[in-house]
Amino acid sequence: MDHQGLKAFVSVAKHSSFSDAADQLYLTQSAVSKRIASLELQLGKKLFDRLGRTIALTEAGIALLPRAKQILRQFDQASQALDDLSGHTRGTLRLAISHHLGLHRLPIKLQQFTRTYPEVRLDIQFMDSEKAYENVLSGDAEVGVITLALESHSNAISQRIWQDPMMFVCATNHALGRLTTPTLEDLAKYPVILPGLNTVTGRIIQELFSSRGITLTRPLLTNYLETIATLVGIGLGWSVLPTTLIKDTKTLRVQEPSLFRELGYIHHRQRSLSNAALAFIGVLEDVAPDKSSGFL
Amino acid sequence: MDHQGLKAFVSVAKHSSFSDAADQLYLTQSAVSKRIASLELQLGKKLFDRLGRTIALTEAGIALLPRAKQILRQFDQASQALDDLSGHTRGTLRLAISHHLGLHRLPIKLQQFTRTYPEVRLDIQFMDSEKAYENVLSGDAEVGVITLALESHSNAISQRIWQDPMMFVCATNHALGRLTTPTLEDLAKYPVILPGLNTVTGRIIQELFSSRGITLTRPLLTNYLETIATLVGIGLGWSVLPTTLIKDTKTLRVQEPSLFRELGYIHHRQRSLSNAALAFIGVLEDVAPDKSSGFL
DNA sequence: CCTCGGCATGAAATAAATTCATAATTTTCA
DNA sequence: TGAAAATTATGAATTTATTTCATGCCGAGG
Repeated sequence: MDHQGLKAFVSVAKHSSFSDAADQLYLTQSAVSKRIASLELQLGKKLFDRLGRTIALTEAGIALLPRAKQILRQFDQASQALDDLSGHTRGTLRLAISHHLGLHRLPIKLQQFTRTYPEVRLDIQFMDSEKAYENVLSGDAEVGVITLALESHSNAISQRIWQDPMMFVCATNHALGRLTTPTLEDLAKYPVILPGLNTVTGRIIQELFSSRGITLTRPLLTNYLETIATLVGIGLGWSVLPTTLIKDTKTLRVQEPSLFRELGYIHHRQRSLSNAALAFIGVLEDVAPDKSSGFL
Repeated sequence: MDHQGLKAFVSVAKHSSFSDAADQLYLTQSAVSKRIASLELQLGKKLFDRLGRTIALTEAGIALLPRAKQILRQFDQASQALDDLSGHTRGTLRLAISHHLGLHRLPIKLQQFTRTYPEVRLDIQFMDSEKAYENVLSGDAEVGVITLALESHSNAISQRIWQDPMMFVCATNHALGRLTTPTLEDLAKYPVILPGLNTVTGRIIQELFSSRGITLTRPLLTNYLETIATLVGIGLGWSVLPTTLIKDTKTLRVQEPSLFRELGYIHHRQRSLSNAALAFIGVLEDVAPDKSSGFL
């Protein structure tokens, strides 16, 4: 039972397939097959039942899987710890990034980061902010770059980086465009396209209306702001969009305190940040990371 | 960084000597030296300071040592855990049990099983035999206890445990009761209540009649034998019932080779059985499970 | 200063892992 | 039902990694 054997085992279990695991590990199917066979021989137990075209973990496999994962994690942690020891910034940094930020605010930061810290391997997963939040709390990602929640979980530290002002928009030829200063009541008469209530952005907008006692009739809900921008552009309704997304649409001069949402990063409160994570945060904040600050 | 590398590292650290570590590991000093060198190369850090005649852990070595020990411990624990699997019978056993068997043959066996193997959590689903058969084939259940099909699917291993003789029965005051030895033709003249053709029991009975070229006119079909027993009891028709279900009804002395069905268990041919499943089968067969028999 | 104990290193030998080709088997689809 | 596709297993050849052997290097101690 060695490192490689366990890696093969976990990968096969994850994909339920020797061949797919082989692809992931950049090995041939044959090699994976033999790694598993050798592991099974050493342990004296079958780890997978080969059921024709599919495979399933045996009882022994089920027992081994969590342990194998833990061992592999500890290998990573050990080598990460040694990297961090040197003050050098290297290793792998796992980021959970919201689709919107990945598209609009992060490219420049990521470019800057990889230029400054070429030795850090970035492992970026794009997902919506809510999922990213969970990933950071569960430790699947070290840092999340997301739309910040209105109130944050006690185990997460969140830090604002950008303020994202949002404007009321409609299609250039939309009836609302003829009003000089439309009111919320005016808006409520027309079809609206909004982010779902499971998103922070959606909640901000809907709270504005409900605080005035205005009900939006059957808003069309879509989670991706980019989609909303497109739908608004073709006249399906009005919406509220971050200014970065406004183009080919008309901005409405609504007499309201300006709406905005906060974008930034989060990380786990108890988990110590790797040097790579500290450096990344430094880049986000456009400040050189303070290497003496510890966190080790 | 692999298993062997860490073993060498820990051993060298323990002995403060490459040569002594080599002796302990049954390797040459040269091999140990290279294992450490390779580890140091991978980690990008020296782990030992070579101070003339002695060596000392570097800062990196100090950081790695407890982690390395822990990883090695976990390797041991994992393989220990798998070894334990073969001795202990625990975990969860998923059973698919036919309603009829769950009611009539299994309670005593289940009681016996839980007494003998209190550490096994039973997850029992009651369903009809046909569904149970599917569940076992799909892997939803590990073992099924059912009325055995007349011919079994090639992916299922079935084993008879009980033979369930069946008798022709009618209500105590039924007209058929006045015949001393009624024939099948006699029976066919009266209303009949039978299990559906989608059940094994139903097929056994209906095949007997059709093999003699006798048609049963519009049998009342019900899937649950218990229901049939009740309906027969109140005189709605005659039927064929397992002897275990006969009470408050009259048994007919039909001159036919005795009808019976086979009850037993099935499991998937390719799927390896857990210890719990092996133990359960042992209880069914009233034999101590043979722990040395393998199936691993 | 010479020798001994201990680690490093290059070359050769050995062992291990990987690939390639192909078998065996199952599933899918026409 | 039968051919095609997909999937794991396996034997042989190849490549890669590890170990040994022989020897070098270096500091400690007589």
